[in-house]
Amino acid sequence: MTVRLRFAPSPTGNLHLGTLRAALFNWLYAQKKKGVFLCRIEDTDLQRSEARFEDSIFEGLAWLGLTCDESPMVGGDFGPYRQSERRGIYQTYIDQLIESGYAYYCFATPEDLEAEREEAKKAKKPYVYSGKYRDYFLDEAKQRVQAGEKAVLRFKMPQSGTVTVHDLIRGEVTFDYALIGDFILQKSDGTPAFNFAVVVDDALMNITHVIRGEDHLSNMPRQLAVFEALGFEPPQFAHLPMILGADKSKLSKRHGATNVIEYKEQGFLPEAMLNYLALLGWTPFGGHEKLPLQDLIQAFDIDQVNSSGAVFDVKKLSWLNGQYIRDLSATDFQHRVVPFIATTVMNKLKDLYNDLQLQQIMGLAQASITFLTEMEDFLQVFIEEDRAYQQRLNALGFKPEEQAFLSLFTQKVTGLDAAFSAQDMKVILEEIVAETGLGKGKVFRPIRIAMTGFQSGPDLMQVLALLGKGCLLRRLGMLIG
RNA sequence: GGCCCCAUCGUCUAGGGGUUAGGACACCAGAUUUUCAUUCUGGUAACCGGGGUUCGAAUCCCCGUGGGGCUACCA
Repeated sequence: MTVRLRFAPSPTGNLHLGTLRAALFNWLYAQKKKGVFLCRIEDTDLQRSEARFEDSIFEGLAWLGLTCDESPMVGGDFGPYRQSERRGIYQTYIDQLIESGYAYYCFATPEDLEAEREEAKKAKKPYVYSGKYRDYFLDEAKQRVQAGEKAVLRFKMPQSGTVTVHDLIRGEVTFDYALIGDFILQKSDGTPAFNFAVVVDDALMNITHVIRGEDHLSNMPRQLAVFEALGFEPPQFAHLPMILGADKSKLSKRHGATNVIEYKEQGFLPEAMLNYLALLGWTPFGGHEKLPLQDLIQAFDIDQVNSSGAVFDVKKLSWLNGQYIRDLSATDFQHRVVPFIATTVMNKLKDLYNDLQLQQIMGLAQASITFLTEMEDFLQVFIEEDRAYQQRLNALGFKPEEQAFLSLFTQKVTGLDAAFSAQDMKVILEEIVAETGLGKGKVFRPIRIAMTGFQSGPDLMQVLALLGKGCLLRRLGMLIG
């Protein structure tokens, strides 16, 4: 039997890290089992759902390459894939539940319910909906609804006893029916409520495994009861631990970026994000933590997922990012990095350097940066105009007269071939060290500052060779001149 | 408040009765480098507390404590 996994976000906010992690685990399992991964948009809350959030969700999935076999975008045999477009389907099952006596109309107003809650609070008892319309005559209820009265539909839950549910990650979990109460299947505006819609959809879409956040665990008894009332076979469930902020509370904006696309903008690679997220709550056998997607699929299994919450650590993500940047092929690196380089900068580079030199510059960058966004800073030294260079030099308080060997350096540069190499530069630098008797540091550092205006940066010989004879002599002239 | 879930270095985790409690990130130190970064080597650092069970508990059980989730006409 093919497994069918679903990712069921509600478009009430941008794609969140926790939501994405749920998507990833579903996707990984589907890939591993050569099954189907589908995306269903749970937009039954008309007030909070927005099209732009749905866009955000798909934008994030696309960035990470988590492709959907079925979704509102690509369609599929089990659509529609937006709950807002499935009203007719839900109505069929609502009718069925009314006829079979599992569902009943409830005319309690929000004020009535609030009063019930207050009362329970005063009596220091746990609040459970009273079920006061539970045994109301159906004919009478239908008449009132026909007459235009507002009502919700509630599900008749068992009122006593316990239910034990099985979770792939947590094992057996037992709940007490007396504490659950009759929940809402359909709101008074006719839209289906979550615990009902999700069951109908999972059943009709032939979902075999539901992997979702731990926050859904306590909904299990309700959903299982609906599965049973409707005569559907429930799927298997796995509830993932929550992703937490540094203070161990639920991850939220005050912990930094939670919107997935922000990580793209900050220069993270999707490979690193995927790998890191997979490590949150799960460890592959063997202790290898850096696993590319294909290895992740191979190694993944639901029952190895652990059950305690995990703090999101951007430092480890960053480390992985550096690792994945280094793993890229030279051409792939260039493709990834181009969107992070302003066109003016790019044009300047192309003016100043030939293809081979550009490749060298890119190679230097790839070997050392952690985020793609570091590119702009990294490239500064190669494209700096003389005026900006001089300003920086002044700011550093550089005194050419203290560096007597600069004229020696000028002589040697003058004698260099126009197309000198980093190796050639190394030779003359070492000559200067030998001839002046100064240490390497006493020579290299001042030359770096004098020629680039920076105190640190990529390999000095490479930088000087790339800047070229003309640039060096011009700047030396400005200094000593 | 009630119900449910959870608890090993700062963080992610391995380990599921006998281990010098292992790894990764971070951190610190050293090496490499003219330098930042990268890279390499080494180091510091943990079983929440209390009771049981057992010859023996980080591991099994109970209680506590702490954290989280749910307790909506949100999902």
